Amino acid sequence: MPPRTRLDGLNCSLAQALDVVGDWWTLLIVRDAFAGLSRFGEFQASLGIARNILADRLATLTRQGILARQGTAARPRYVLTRKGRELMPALVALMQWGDKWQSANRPPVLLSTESGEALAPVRVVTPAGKAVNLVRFSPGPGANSRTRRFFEQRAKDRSRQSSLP
Amino acid sequence: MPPRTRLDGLNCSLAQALDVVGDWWTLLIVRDAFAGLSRFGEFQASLGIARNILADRLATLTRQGILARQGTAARPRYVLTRKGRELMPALVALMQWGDKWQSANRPPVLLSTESGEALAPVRVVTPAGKAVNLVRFSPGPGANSRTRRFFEQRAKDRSRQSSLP
DNA sequence: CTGTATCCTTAAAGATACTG
DNA sequence: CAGTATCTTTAAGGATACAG
Repeated sequence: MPPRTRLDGLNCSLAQALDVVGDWWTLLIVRDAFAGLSRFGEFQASLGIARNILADRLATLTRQGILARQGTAARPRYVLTRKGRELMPALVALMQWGDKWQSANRPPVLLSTESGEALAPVRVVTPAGKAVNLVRFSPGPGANSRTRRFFEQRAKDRSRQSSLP
Repeated sequence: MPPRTRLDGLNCSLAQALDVVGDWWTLLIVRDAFAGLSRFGEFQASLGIARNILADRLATLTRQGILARQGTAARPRYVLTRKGRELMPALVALMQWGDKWQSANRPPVLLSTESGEALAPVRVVTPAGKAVNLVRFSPGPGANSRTRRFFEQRAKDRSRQSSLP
């Protein structure tokens, strides 16, 4: 597999997020961390992942500040940092989507740890609380020329033809 | 790369979601579809992806019912279906996370298409609207024995030691 | 128990030429 | 313009033995 193309050209927060958690194992490790796993061996047993791969992912996640090593160096625990815990909405949204659209067998249920209540479907809203059903993108303050051209082109396309479904 | 281990054993909606949209390109294609791209060539130019890979991903996304082919067979448009549009919360949550924690340069801004307003941070709440900051998992009605054992073990661990951060 | 270090395999990604 | 068909590359992933 040739080195995968980096999307540095288009500054997109999604690409940057995927750069860290976009690989198949990483989000599953984070999920297990939410479930309370913290030991190397626990992740290994839970995921059936090869040891070297797991070691690599844990190191990356630690370096990225998503997990933190605690306890002795010889037998550390990996626990979620704030940055890691803030992946929760994305994780839950993905799980709910998979649950709704992909699940053949009934998967585990998500509950609030604090209250034990079920979770509502994750929604996107404006600051005022109005539901948002469709989003568009605007070039940010630091958009580079490539990004700007991209959006200008998009605007032209849109005015010429019918818009999204 | 040996066939990656399938997590069929543990029925998890996250794993099932990642099975479909968990690869690096797929979510970026979906993002572009939200941005209004629909042509093969548009995706290709936007992402710099190889043609055969793009063709493969578009076919998979279409087969999965996330994109639908419209227009002539010779020059189709790929547009998001309902299933695809419902990836929005997950996509937005990921982008917001990347924006907050990973973005060096200021990325594009997300706006409501309907009202043009900015988006609030995606939050997880209970049906009553109470904020949820930490989640735990419960075996679903269809949990298999492996899954059940997993949760029983977790419960024991939790009672023995201090819980998550 | 938590890793490293090796070796091996292969499937995934790229490049490119070609077709309808 | 929208793919398909090849060919090649290579790095990601697995297995496993070994070390602290």
